[in-house]
Amino acid sequence: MINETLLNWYDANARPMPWRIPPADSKNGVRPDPYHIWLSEVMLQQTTVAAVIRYFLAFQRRWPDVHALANADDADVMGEWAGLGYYARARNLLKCARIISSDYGGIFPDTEAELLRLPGVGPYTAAAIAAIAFDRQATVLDANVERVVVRLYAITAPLPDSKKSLQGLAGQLTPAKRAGDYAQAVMDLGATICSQKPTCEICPVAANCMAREQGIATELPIKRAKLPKPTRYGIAYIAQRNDGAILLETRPEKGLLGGMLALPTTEWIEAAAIEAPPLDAKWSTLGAPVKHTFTHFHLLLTVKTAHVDMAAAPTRGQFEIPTAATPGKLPTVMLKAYSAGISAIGVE
DNA sequence: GTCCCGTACA
DNA sequence: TGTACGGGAC
Repeated sequence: MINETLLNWYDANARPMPWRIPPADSKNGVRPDPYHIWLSEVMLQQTTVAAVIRYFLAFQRRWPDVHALANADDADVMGEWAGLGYYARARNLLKCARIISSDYGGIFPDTEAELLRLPGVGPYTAAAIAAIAFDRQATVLDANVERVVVRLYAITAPLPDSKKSLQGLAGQLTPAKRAGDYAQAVMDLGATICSQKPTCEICPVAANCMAREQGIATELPIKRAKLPKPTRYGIAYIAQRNDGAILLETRPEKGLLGGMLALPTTEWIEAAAIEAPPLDAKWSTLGAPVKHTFTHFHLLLTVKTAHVDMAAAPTRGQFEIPTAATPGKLPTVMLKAYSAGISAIGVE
């Protein structure tokens, strides 16, 4: 059986992770802390294990259980998430922690259906928590599993059209016993051996793989062509007060970089930016704009700086004296603009 | 540069 | 059903 082979492979090759119970212990019935599994799985949405580890450890240290996280300030959570991307995840994480803390007494539900009701928990994450935290017979279908299944059965229909049939095929492979370890086994396989460039020579299930047999493993999965990215333009403003304070603002909850600490900027549009300075000042423009690429557009962000006096009254944002911690609270595009700006005007 | 990816919401 | 949402790997 393929699932048995994968479990044996996992027993010998499971990647150590801070939230993971190694197979030797898991087989003896040791379960992980559901809070750790939920936190790591939300972080792992769209993000690799290597990138997640240091964020997971920072969150675990600062907020050791779901009640602690539920009681955290929004700005602290957003600041700790800065740099990890997809910031709606952090807003939903906090919402979810508060629901678990207040409505569930801090105990995570153990069924997919109930987990699915929580903010930030979709089909993948519900199945992952049910399987990994509670050893329920739930089937995870993330991109790793999709790749493995598409190749095992040599599915040539493009994703996401074939997603429903993949769910069925993946479900047939899920064993009743050790479903949590199996979920992690197949995802580990997809992340390491059955990756974009598969190393079929060392794959434990190569003998079961139809794509391998047909010599098309590298071509799969077939995906829909995607739209080209447009370029948008904008201006970021760095106002430095005589005491060294910089004008920063918290972006609105909804939309791009929602809830994150940021420099005041214009709208980002597919035409020359329309000036929207947060206060009247003598603005100077940095030579080269900051370049950044988001999911669906490229951004050319012009940075403008100005020195202002203590009486400056901006129309939005608030002045803050930067500390060593300030850059780490900024999302990457804002960190780029901030770094470019302060190196130009000089901030101690 | 290009490719990759779960969830929310329209 | 399609689109918005970031940063890292390559």
